[in-house]
Amino acid sequence: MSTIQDVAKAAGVSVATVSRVINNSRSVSAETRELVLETIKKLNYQPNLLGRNLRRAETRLILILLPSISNPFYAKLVKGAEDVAHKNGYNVMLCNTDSDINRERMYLEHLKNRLADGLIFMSPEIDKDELTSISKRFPVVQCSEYKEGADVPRIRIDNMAAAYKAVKHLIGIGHRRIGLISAKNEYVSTKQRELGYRKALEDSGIDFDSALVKYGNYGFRSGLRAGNQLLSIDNRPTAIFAISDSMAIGAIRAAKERGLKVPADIAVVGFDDISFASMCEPPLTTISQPKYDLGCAAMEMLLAQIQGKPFETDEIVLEHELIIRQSTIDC
Amino acid sequence: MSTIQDVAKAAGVSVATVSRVINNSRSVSAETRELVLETIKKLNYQPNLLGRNLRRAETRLILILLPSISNPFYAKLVKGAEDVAHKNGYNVMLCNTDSDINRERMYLEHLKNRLADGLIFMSPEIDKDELTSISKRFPVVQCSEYKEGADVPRIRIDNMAAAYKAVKHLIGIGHRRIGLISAKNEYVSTKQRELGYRKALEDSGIDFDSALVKYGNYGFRSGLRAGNQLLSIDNRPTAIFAISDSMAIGAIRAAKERGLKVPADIAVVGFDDISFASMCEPPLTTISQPKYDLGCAAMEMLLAQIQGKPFETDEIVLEHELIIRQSTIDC
DNA sequence: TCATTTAATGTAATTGATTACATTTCTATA
DNA sequence: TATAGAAATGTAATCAATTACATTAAATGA
Repeated sequence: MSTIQDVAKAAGVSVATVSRVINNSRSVSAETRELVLETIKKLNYQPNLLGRNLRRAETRLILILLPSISNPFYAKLVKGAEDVAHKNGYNVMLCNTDSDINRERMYLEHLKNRLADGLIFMSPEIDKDELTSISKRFPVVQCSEYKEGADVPRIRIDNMAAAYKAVKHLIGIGHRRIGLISAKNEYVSTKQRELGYRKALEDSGIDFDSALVKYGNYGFRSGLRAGNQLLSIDNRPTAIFAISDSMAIGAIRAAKERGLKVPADIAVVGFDDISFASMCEPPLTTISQPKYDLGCAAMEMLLAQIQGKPFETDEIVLEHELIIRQSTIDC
Repeated sequence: MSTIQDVAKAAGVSVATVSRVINNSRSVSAETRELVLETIKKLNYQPNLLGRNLRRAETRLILILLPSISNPFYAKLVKGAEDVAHKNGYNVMLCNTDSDINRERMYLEHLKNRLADGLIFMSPEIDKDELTSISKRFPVVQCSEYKEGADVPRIRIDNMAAAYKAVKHLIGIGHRRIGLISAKNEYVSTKQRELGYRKALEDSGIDFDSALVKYGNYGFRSGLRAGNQLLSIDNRPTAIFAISDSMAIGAIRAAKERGLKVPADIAVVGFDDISFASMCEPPLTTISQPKYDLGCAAMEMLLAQIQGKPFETDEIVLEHELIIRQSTIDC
């Protein structure tokens, strides 16, 4: 494997000149440049960026920590972040944490060890204090999911308002008994969505009934199970709001298996607008997050941090949207 | 940001000693080790791995190039590869190429620039010669999808045999007019699956009919479209084999929209066994690839290359499995 | 007790680049 | 033609670690 020294020797110039050619800095004569470029090609020389990065103290690499790549929700977030990064000459790599705090810490080491310039958390597992302390020393942002109380910039939607809007939609079309499929976890989004559900009921004078709340783990199967639970109680709900699309689709399946018609017998609303939401049967009414824009904004905020620009705000809230499809209104 | 020099000075020892403590090499007295560790903690010191990696000429990082993280097929492949890597003290990062040859090249630069020790292609875009030339100089393997003629180790299933088995299954339950939903691309898997389809027909004395072959792009919508095309021809097929589950699910939707019953009126077989295959209605008969094992095998082969072990074979073929569900046989 | 081995630590070279500073060569102007 | 200024190039320090080799101190054995 040839080094810059080899190239310099072979071309009969100094390493500084070779470096200048590689980096296109001025003050290299056309002939010399030509000669060096030829030598580089001849020797099949590839600069070792460990050397450059060490010297320059930057890597132009950004890490994105994902709880799981199989969750379709993240694809567009990542795309937005990548597009902004590339436009600014940065590369992006994805780290699959599996929601495992140890794997998360492993990847954080790359940041701490100066192997990456910044990091975006899609769903942090470490606690708010650890998060804050990392953020003090390295450029990081939280995107979409976040830890409450952590002093770390974040981009998010208003989950409470979104859930409120979803449930109000159900109330608006005449439903009074509305089931909730939530999740038992510590995510802020979960709590906020539950709050939005309760507030919508309250504002419409509907009493909260804990029998109408079931829990899943965001996946299809857990939604199927929760849906079955909700549909088997006396005085069953006429509508269900699930905090994830996959669980909503599971609930629809539960309804169909019991011979119930969606939306005639039971209306269903999901959350996230994953691509399958428009493909399932019936297509799912859901809350759409501006996924691409969330990703863009997160990367912009991170790059600003890296480039030392003072940022005015450490929280950006983007708009969500209620997408009404046939799972709530038959047309 | 403190360096090893700072720690050495603060602890009153040499940098060599600090390095020895960090790397747990022998010959450091218990007291000195204690003192150094305390100093490290006090200064909040984090080693800069750029220095270490430069000196050691290794990064312990493996790159996996994916055409798209939204494709559910890759999740388990990645998991297998990651598990093997971690067991061997390597980290894994994912690179989203979006099937864009330029983005693929961008990430390949990381390998060439010594920022990673090895790389796994899940679906290479660059041509066989470029691939071969990279493989001569750096550790790489191809997993699942691959380029024919490239001299690069690969792990795969026998796509032709798998397609053959799928179509033979349809023939076995009485079908003679069997549609194919394929894709117009250069992937070996595509060609092999088409070959398997043709061979199954031939072996059963069924003539190939090009009117029964339609094309999509692996996605749900394209399957819906192709399904509609197949179902609208005179003398429509009574069964469809699609080379991806998402297209098969689209075809099922097309059938349902026309009031056809699956499998009574039309049987459908997919390929890949994505998680949604068992959730859709009816659950999909499909070919299951040993995704986790493919990922494991790929990483093992790559690590062997990195560690300079001579490998006996540059092709490993793992077993597939036909999973029969209600989209072909009602039970 | 003295020589020899072993353990603990230090000094300085090394890794592969970039870059501040120095030097040489060329142009253009007085 | 002499000279200032610019352009082209080179020398060597630097980045933050690891590690070969050297040195010192302690332990062991005769």
